[in-house]
Amino acid sequence: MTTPQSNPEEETCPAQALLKSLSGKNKAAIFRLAVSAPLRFSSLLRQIPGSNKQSLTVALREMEAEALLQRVVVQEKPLHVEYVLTPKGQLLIPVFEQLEKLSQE
Amino acid sequence: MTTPQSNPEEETCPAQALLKSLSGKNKAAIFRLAVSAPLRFSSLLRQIPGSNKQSLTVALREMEAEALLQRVVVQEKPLHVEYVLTPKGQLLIPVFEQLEKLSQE
DNA sequence: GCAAGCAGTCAGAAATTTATGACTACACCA
DNA sequence: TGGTGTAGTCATAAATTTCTGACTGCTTGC
Repeated sequence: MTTPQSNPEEETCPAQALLKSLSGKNKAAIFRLAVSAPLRFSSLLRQIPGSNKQSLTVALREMEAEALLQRVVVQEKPLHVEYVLTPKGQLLIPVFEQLEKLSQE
Repeated sequence: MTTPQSNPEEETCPAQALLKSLSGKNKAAIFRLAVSAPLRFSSLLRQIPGSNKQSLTVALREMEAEALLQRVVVQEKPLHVEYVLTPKGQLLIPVFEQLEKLSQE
């Protein structure tokens, strides 16, 4: 038995999408690292234990889609890509800190 | 290619487990309803669009395991079960509120 | 007695998420 | 010219999550 769904996108809770965009594989770790510095794909791969290209790609794309991260092609000497927190992403920092505090019990 | 994992439980970010325990199917909706009143299984089923017994059971069990909800058998006239927020669950309320505020943009 | 509500459990299927390895394309260095 | 590094894509496979429908056991009302 299933409660009828008029719309498959039916939102029961406004925070749900945001919560989901932070809870996939590697997302928390990515966010955490993004707080202190711009991210590079290959260094994420080295820094996050158990990560792999595919899931990093997925995580980065989804966080971009949620407007938490912005992908920037740095037009400099050794041309490369950086991911930086957007203003919306920065608003999440205190939420994250609270979450970390709570998880220490 | 995968970064080596010494321990499969390797925690890259302390908030990750907590985040996960809030992001499964129906969890946000359950939490939200739990803020205002004790929950009954059958009314959750009616109130949450797109929910079904199995996923509610899973969500409730996991939130219990994370110590966000407590399952209480109410020894009264029509013997029944209630789920209530634990103190740890209550600490999450402000986090949730911030998350909801942020998701409105 | 029997139907209905409550609070589930269980098995199997379908859908979604992650993992793996191969491959691409460009730049840089020697 | 070849090797290394960056930043991926793609297809397939494996693992995890979610759905569905049937079934259980207890209580209350008609």
